[in-house]
Amino acid sequence: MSLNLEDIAKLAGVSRSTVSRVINDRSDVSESTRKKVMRIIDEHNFRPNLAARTLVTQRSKVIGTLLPQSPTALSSLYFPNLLEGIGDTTHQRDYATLLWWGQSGEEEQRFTKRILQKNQLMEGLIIAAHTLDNSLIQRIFETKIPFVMVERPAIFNDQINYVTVDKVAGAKTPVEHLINLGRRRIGHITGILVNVDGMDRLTGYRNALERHNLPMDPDLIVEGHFNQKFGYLGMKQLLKQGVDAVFAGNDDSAVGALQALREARVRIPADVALVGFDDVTSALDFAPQLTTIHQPIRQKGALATALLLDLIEGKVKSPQHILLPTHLVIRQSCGA
Amino acid sequence: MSLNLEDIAKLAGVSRSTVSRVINDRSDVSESTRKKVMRIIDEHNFRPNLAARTLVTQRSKVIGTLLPQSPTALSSLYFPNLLEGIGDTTHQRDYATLLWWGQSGEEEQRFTKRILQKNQLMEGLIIAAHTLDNSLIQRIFETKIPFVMVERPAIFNDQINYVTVDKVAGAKTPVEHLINLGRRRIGHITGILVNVDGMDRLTGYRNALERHNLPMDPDLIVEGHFNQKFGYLGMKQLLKQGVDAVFAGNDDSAVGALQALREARVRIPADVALVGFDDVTSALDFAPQLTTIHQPIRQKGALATALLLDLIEGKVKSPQHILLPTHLVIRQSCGA
DNA sequence: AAATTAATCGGGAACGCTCCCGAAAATATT
DNA sequence: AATATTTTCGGGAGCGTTCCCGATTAATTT
Repeated sequence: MSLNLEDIAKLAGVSRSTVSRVINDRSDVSESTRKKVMRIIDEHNFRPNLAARTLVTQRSKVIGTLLPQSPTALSSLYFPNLLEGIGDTTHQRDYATLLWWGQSGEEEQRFTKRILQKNQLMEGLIIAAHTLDNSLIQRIFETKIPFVMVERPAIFNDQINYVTVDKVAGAKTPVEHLINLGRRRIGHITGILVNVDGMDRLTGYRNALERHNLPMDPDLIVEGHFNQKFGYLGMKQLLKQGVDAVFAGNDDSAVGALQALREARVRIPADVALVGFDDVTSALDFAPQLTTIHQPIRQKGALATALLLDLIEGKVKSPQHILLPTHLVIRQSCGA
Repeated sequence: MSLNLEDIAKLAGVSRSTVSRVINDRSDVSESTRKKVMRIIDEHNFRPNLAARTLVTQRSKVIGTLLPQSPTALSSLYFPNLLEGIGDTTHQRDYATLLWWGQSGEEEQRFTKRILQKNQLMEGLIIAAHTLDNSLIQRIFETKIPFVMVERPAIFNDQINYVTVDKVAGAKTPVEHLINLGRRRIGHITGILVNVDGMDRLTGYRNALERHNLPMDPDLIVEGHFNQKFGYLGMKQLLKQGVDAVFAGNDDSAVGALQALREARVRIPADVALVGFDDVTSALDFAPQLTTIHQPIRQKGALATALLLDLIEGKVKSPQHILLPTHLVIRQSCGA
């Protein structure tokens, strides 16, 4: 039904090979025939069959992106920002992205199976699924398909490509900032603690307290889920314990906490100071503006993808580790 | 480097065809040889080359999903929910999804070109890009690739497959609800007015006022962007005009409005009642809970995808229109 | 003008699969 | 026991490209 190279060749009065050369922008074809062929191609809106091309070149120009179970994942601006970064690079380098996000309730087994089944199509993987458990990383690792993790994995640290930000330092900075402002009872609403990301932030919190010889009260640490709801609930709990400052695991948690504070008619930052993490505040720029740690999420996505494509194209070799810096953004909620 | 059918066949002592039969789960192969072949396949972790299969079958089991420019698009829970629905169906029917989200600043021309270039790979398209302009719809339409729009397009209404919800009625209901509760100066923070979706909600608002013989004060209509920021700014503006109720174009706008109301120490719902639209409140379940119009977003994604796959598989034929119902969810913010 | 080199092009082979058709083997029927 | 039928399997052809190699033509050099 649709045309192929041979058809175009016939119409243009040249050979299949010549048409192929034109399409692939080869140099060994005269300007006149190139024009002639081009005209026919445009006229018929011809597009080469990608399956055939992939079959012979072994290149698909398609990568895959793995995201965590959607409800948790996509409720924050973090992933949209990351996707933007991934898009920056794929767009620029003319790749397309197969998106995989685990179905809620789907067993991870089936999830990987689905992915692996299509693995011939994808030349590499961006893995931003922090909830993915280690055995899956292992299985993907075994397939030898190139992949880059966004955020450091819990295992294989040194054998695996990843890009991350310095979170331990990142999480220490905001807490130290609060301490320097005279706060003494600083609560922490954690992230998801089964992943490295959440743990790192907690570690940073602990380090800061320790360093300043402040007591570590376990009641001041409540477990969150990187989302508004648990930020809200966590803050309510912390209010009962009495705090004069809170470090939220991410900005979403902080926004939830903000709601709880307002509801309790607690003044921010006078009574309780608040800092977040991520700086995904584009949608949140209303008062009081959130003091937070900025991490270059979009850039993280872009660099991870660039690394992956370089790996695929053989420009660099595994393993590569990229560490991006973070910095404190002082706004109103911390009282500085 | 990697094995092919012939290799497996040799190892199993059968023919290429037989291996193919086993892989495709055909019936005309004896149980014993099936087992034998299966063992070899598992042992070597063999996966058939998808490009080759696609080349001959003309089927890729891959669809594409078009999302609007990411910053606007992905900042709301709407799209994540939609993606979940799409995932429900693709997962269940064993398809994969190529995701396209316009790069900010990318001209639409280039965007479609990128998509069309890979169109051989995709058997169909889900178009949920409300910002996409009509000429692109036209071009995609011309390629004859099956596609389903989420939300009714501005043109080609009757020739195009789409799934949508009854928004005019949907938007009338909340406003009528507010009127019935005795509110008289009802403001509206609109959605994006260049798309049908935003317009429909505005129309619903107008219809309700008209029907109840309430004056239509243009000052009570402020343009929003379906996001928190513009909800916040819009609400500030409406407060100057004096309102006793507000219908926000979507829940994100409503949350922004909530912030503005709190900041101004306006009581909700005593002084100003508030209703939203979408019911993407999973992350927003803190006080005061938002009265809103529920629309089955996830189901919308799932049905759109199911329709697309049916179209692809020839089970139904174009054009198909699916209209889903909405309903008012009464919580605290409206004062009922 | 002849010989050499460079530019341009055509056709065969291969990529790894599915599908068709016919052959062989196993089973059922007379 | 011979024939007919069914089950099971093998091999050839073809999907639409790219790549290699060799041939033809054009341009350059001697």
